[in-house]
Amino acid sequence: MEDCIKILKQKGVKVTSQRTEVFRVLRSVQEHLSVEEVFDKVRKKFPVISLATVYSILEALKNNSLIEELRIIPEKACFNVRTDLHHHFYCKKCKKISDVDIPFCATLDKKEVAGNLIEECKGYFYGICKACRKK
Amino acid sequence: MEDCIKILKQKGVKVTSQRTEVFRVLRSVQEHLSVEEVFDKVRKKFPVISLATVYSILEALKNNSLIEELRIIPEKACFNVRTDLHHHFYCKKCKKISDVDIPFCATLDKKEVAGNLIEECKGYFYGICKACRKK
DNA sequence: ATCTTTAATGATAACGATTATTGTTTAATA
DNA sequence: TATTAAACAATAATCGTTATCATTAAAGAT
Repeated sequence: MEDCIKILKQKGVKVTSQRTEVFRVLRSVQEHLSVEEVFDKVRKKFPVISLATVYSILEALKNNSLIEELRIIPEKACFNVRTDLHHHFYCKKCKKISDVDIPFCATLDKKEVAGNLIEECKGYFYGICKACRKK
Repeated sequence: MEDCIKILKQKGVKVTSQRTEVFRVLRSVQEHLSVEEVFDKVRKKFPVISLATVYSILEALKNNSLIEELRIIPEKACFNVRTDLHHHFYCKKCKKISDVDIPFCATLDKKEVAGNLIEECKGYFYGICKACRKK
């Protein structure tokens, strides 16, 4: 909790109890949570928080590089606290998202491609996860 | 036009004039069109086609690997006829999508990663395109 | 410690892309 | 040409996200 506040202050993000809690939740689960899931978890401590507030907090945290937004499921945003370069895998069966570490990619490691300046990149893999394949 | 019909038949896709036209439009532009853009172009020849029909045709073509769906702009699907493995670049300024050819990627070339079976992958790059950088 | 200002919050309406529904039409085969 | 299953058009419904606006709270100045 104190950690979260310290990090928010370092980034120059205005500290509120709601923001601290959203950030704390994401840090504690270390998973990829949908907005609805974040909302539900935060409501345990803040029963009257608004969904719109959760959206705005997630936006603020993202803009300060404290969390990452995923769109591996296009119709539903997910967020996680890991912000170093990595990709994601989505299992079509169990619907779970997992991290994919990138060993080397000639395109990804570049800061530009064909003259285009790369500021951000997302790698999304889709298929059947290890656990589901065994079944 | 005849080409389009032949390809549809080869894939076992039921041929209708609307389907042929949607496919023809995508093949002729060789670009990444949103559903609305496809709709507008197809309406030149079929003024009464329904947007829902365009959606369903795009779905059918995609399921038969005749076109590819992009979600580089998460809230808006785009489609193009190129179906070989490649990635995409989105310019935050001019909003244009361009193709990115992948020279080599240790993860991409695999059929699996960490035990997960890869059936599909998408690489999305975001930044400022060559043309916009010059300005 | 209180005041002031500016931004965050909560409640809810609005939006926009997509999907579902249903009656009608059309393509494919017999 | 008749039959049948699927595609189509029109439109309502859905759902994630964004916008609006009045209220509240945080941060710095007094």
